[in-house]
Amino acid sequence: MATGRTHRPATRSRGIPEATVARLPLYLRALTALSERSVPTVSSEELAAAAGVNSAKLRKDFSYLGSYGTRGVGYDVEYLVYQISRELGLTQDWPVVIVGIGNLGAALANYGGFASRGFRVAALIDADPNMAGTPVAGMPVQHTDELEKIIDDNGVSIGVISTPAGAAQQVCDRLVAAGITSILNFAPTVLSVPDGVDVRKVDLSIELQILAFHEQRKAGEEAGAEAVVADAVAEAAAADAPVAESDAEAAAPPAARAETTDRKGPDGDVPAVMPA
Amino acid sequence: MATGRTHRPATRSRGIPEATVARLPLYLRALTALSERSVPTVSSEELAAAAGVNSAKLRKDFSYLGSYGTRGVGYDVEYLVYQISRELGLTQDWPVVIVGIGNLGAALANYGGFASRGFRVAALIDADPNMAGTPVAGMPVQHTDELEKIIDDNGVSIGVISTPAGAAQQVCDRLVAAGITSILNFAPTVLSVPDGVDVRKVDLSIELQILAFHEQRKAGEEAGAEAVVADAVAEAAAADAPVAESDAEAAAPPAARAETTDRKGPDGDVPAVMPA
DNA sequence: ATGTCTTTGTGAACGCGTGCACAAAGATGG
DNA sequence: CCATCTTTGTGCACGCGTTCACAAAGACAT
Repeated sequence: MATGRTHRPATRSRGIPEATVARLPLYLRALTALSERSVPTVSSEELAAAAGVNSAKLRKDFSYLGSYGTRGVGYDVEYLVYQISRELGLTQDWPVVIVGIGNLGAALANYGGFASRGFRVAALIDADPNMAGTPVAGMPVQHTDELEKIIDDNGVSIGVISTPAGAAQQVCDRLVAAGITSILNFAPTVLSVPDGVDVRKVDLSIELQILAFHEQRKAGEEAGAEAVVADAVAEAAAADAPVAESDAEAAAPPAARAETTDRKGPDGDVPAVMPA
Repeated sequence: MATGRTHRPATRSRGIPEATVARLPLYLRALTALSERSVPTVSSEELAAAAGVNSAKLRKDFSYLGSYGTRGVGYDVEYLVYQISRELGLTQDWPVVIVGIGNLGAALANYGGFASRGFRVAALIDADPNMAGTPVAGMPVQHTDELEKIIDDNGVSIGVISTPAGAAQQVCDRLVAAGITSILNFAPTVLSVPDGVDVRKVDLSIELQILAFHEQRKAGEEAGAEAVVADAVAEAAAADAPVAESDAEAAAPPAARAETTDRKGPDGDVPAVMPA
């Protein structure tokens, strides 16, 4: 997932909790599906199931928006679609620019989920001069030189960065200087932006790494207690019950890990040696 | 974000908070960058800045892994890279399959961030027979018929779904039946899986919708008070003034709206105080 | 050794999000 | 109109995550 940085520390956006805001698009998606099937009303239980959340949570979320339901009946689908759309600001058109038209940028340009939610791709921008003019998703790629003009002419306030990591901050700075106040960042870098600019990030490899963590844990549990770790140190240290509340092998002091580090990291990094 | 898995704090299994796990890849990324610059040690303050988090949070996160720092000095970069990699399960190779080789699937296949973290794309799978054999990212696309065999032969436990929404659940079921226990879902649908299977989802349009919400809020605030940032004012006024949120009822309310004309939480109110 | 300085590791307080459980509100039927 | 039934809206309690603040631990200089 992505976590928006650059918020005021303890300010709730107009009283709607951030966690609720993050779920509104989920509800909207489920409601749109119901709407297409011409379902007139839906109970909190049904809608919650369709959105993959708890029904109590859904009702509480909706309570922040107002009382849009009818007790004993449920929620009017069309009306709720409209209310959530309005709350999310989707009743207006949002022009966006995509900067960095590589594989991912091109995929984003072709992604149908944007247009169907009121996001209009105003321009595709890339730093490669050879790419200028090349049609991607039926739209010619424009050079970075045009960035400021494009943003100004189209009144763009949302930018998508899908450049390599090295170029992301520079692109970000130019976008912000040109008036962009919301950024969706696909580059694996932490962007620093001034106050008032929102950044949300999507890092594909981070999601996989989180899955890998749980996958490893599942494999370890299934295999039994300690075999998987293959650390003789762990078992030995487990006997003397260290004071730390963390696990046994964690008690192995940094200076003493020589035997356990014969494994090579995925990035080609050499296992660490702690200076004494 | 993932499935609402309820895991018991039971036994003495190492209880690393989910929130911490989600940040470990962030730290790892920052540490890898430091490692490439041959930086020997970092303080929690420096590393936290590089990762875009609070230093106290970082220290607490690391405390769940063990005591890997040296007081008065900081953390050994190489050693920490190894420890976090191990914790995340990245010291082993994770074969993954990508199902649905459209624009997004192809972009994922070409994404370098996977391989550099120990994720090896074992196969690209698509339901379109015409696409079978077509090379994508230097690898021939295979037909869905081969799905079970591919997963079995390669010992794949992580699957990526980048199919259209309509096919996602079906693909998911086949993946799970074939032995997949972790799924990264890019399709805009709620997947239902049995216990023991982890699902994380990435929805590109959801992120944009969340940005739109905050963007709308910023525009509204700005119109009510004087410009705080003073950048977007000209642009907002020049284009079409997206300030229109005060007269929602008159706009275009779909049919079947109730007569609940009472103003509750929604807009219309000028923000009261804004703690700096 | 002793003292000073830096930085970690963590106890504790706080705030947010979640889920339970139930009263209120409206629909429906007699 | 009254009774019953369904479903919403929400007060409340609980647990997790975040942050503060400081003692403990080690480095380093004298």
